[in-house]
Amino acid sequence: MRRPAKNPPPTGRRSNKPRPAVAARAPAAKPYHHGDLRRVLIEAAMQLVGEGGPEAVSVREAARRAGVSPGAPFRHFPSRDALMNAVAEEAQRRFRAEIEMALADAPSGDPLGRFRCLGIAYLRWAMKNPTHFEIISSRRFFDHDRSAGVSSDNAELIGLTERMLAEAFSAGQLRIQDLKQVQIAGRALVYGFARMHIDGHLPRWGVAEAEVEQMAADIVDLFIAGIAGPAAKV
Amino acid sequence: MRRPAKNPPPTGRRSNKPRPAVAARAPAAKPYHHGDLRRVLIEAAMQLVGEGGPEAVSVREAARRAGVSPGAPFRHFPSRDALMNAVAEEAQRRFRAEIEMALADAPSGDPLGRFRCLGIAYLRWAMKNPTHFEIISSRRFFDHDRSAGVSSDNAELIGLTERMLAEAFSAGQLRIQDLKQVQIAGRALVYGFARMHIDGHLPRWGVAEAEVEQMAADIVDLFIAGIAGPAAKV
DNA sequence: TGTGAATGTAAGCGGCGATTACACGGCTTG
DNA sequence: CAAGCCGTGTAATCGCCGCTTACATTCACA
Repeated sequence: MRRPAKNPPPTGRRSNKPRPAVAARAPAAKPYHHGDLRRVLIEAAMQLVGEGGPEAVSVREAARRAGVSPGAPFRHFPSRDALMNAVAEEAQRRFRAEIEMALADAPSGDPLGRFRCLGIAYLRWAMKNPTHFEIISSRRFFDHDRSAGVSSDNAELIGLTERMLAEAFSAGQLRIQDLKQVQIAGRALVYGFARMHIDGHLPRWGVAEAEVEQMAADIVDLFIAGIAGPAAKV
Repeated sequence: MRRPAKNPPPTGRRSNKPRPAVAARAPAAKPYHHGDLRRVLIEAAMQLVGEGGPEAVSVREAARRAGVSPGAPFRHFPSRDALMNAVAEEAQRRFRAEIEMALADAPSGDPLGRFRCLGIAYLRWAMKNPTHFEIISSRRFFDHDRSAGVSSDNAELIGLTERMLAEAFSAGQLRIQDLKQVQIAGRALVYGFARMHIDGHLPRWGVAEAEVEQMAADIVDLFIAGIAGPAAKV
């Protein structure tokens, strides 16, 4: 948790004649007001998360990177947790975009195929953005239920899997009766693999970094094969 | 992360005639030396983990509960991380004991049954000790590879699953060829479910607290059924 | 043009991990 | 049995943290 002593050069204080435009514009002088500090703080925090994980985020460091005083962020976020919340919402936005993009390409006539596609896309994003995935997954870093956006996104995703499985069952693609069990098991599978990646378990289990993506696809396929019925062509 | 201001009563300093026994024994007076501070610190930290998760552990609070000064713990642990390491090793010891006990009851003639039994025991312990499970699972709280004990325990468990699956395959209990995929998928499944529990996802996915244990068993069975071959009676 | 709201700075509180100098006392050794 | 070493405690201190308060500056609008 120790800060690495960034040693920021004390940039000159007082400005002479800042431009009245919204965004910072003066070349050498710094305007008193930042322009869009809130946005910049979130981006700085996102970057910190990417560099050292969720706990590497400190309000002071974000302020440092934004070039403002340690107290400034508290004008925009009442607490560190609130900042983390904003970061989580941004991460969730990107995650959702990835999922939607992947599903847009999947044929609607094959629900089980779409289910598989969802699993693959889920894992692909989690593999590529482990620290951001961790933020939106693990309580501790922000309170899921405190953010309406994240919560509703999540509920939507849950409902989506439910519908997919129901359709797959209707189409005779499943041989398992209890759809809820399938849903939970599938979710546990992909979440577990993503978590193993984040938590650094995969090397210990003999999965090298280069094989990770292939293995992710393989276990999703293995799971699908395990639940697929005679009508599915897996 | 804020401490809740424990307000410890300032117990009298100087002792008169402390007993020369190893453990503290004087009724009202406190000996200068603690007796077994290391042990007590680990226990205090374990308790803190149980109360508020891994990040609720602070060296100062552990010292407070042990009734010593804030600097005392550093005689036994060079850093907070070292304390967490000791806590993790204790947790790992208990985890391993649970697994071994469960496997002792499983018939050796049914490798796939033993595999299932392992999964159930794994989940049972994780459900009952979520915060301790989190410590030994998530990097961030201690470095797995820094502890020879935890590392070897883990390697042993991994080897165990490997052997079980190989035996099950030889016995014709599996219909899947790629045993490594089965191993990773199985581990991802149980780890994912345990993580969903720890991270508070289960209620959102429609699994109430009372159903958790049953659902854990159900998804293990579902997975086993998915990989079981014609020779297995699942 | 004047003024209040928004948004920045400066200073400071208490808690934290960690280090250092010093105090105590059990144990070995002569 | 006495001496003193060394393991283990305390006290004080450092710098970083989240967060609060008082004050300064600037924008936007009447």
